[in-house]
Amino acid sequence: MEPLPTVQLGMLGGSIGFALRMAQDASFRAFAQRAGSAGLKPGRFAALMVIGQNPGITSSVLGRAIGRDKSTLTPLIRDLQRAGLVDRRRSTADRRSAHLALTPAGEAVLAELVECARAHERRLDEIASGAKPELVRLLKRIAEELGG
Amino acid sequence: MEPLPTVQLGMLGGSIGFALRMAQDASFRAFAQRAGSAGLKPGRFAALMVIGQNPGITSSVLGRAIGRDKSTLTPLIRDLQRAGLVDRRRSTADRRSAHLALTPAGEAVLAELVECARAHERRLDEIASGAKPELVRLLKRIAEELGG
DNA sequence: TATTGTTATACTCTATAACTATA
DNA sequence: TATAGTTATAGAGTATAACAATA
Repeated sequence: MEPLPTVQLGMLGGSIGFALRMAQDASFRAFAQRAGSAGLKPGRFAALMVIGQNPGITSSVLGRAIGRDKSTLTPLIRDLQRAGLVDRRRSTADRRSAHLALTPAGEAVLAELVECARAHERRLDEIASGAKPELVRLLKRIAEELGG
Repeated sequence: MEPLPTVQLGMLGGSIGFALRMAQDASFRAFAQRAGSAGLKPGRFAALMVIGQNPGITSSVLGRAIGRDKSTLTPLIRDLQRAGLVDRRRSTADRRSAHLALTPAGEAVLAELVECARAHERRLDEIASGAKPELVRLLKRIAEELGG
């Protein structure tokens, strides 16, 4: 075996931004691998979860909660609906908007994904060992302060 | 003003994975905004930095360092070269590979980006306040342990 | 006038697989 | 056989802007 070459990272080495990127990348890939066997794209998980937790939520409120533009949600929700996981019904109060909820099939898929997420999260907890609350607090603060 | 609706996040609320995603997203956008004025896509920054720090590095070693497949680097490096920022020359020792280095223009652009990155990093440091070393340590550990 | 949601469109980032040329 | 790099191709994810319906 050749030894791996040593690479200098310069200011990236001690940078929160770069470490954040590498950690998120690794975490996302690991979760995608688990979730792939549950047959749903990992990007859909957050949406499914938030709909499940907030039956009747509208698309724009969902978008704000997960930080995505409304135009991003249209095809996402269409796919979930086509897959029979999400139910949409036009609001009677405000006829521009529609209320979202999980179908029984959606609940089942969400339950599966929650299992994957729990396993993934357990792994992350192990890695963070005792520092989890601190870590989550810091990450949320970064998202809030930079997110606007 | 309407009050913002309260949205339940379920298990996402306390999840490292979700917090990581939201924080990275916010950090990336904030940096992209700064870097945009320097006229280079933010995804190029890490590559430029690592080439600058490791003159003569090859594309595959670079890929391993920043966690990207070699096929991802081909067009990236081609663009940097076309923009006159990177110099490529075929290795005489191993004629399959090529050595990369920054041109003077590349050094100049990197210097500008480093300034953006420093400003961005200062902002992140403020947010993390005293916890920066701990935060970086945890993030690196996540990347390492999950990255395999 | 402002907002909900859709559409059209385009951009960025990324990977897999098949390939060439070297080793 | 194995590795460095290229190409062709595809897919996921995202956003901006213009629009229709409704508020």
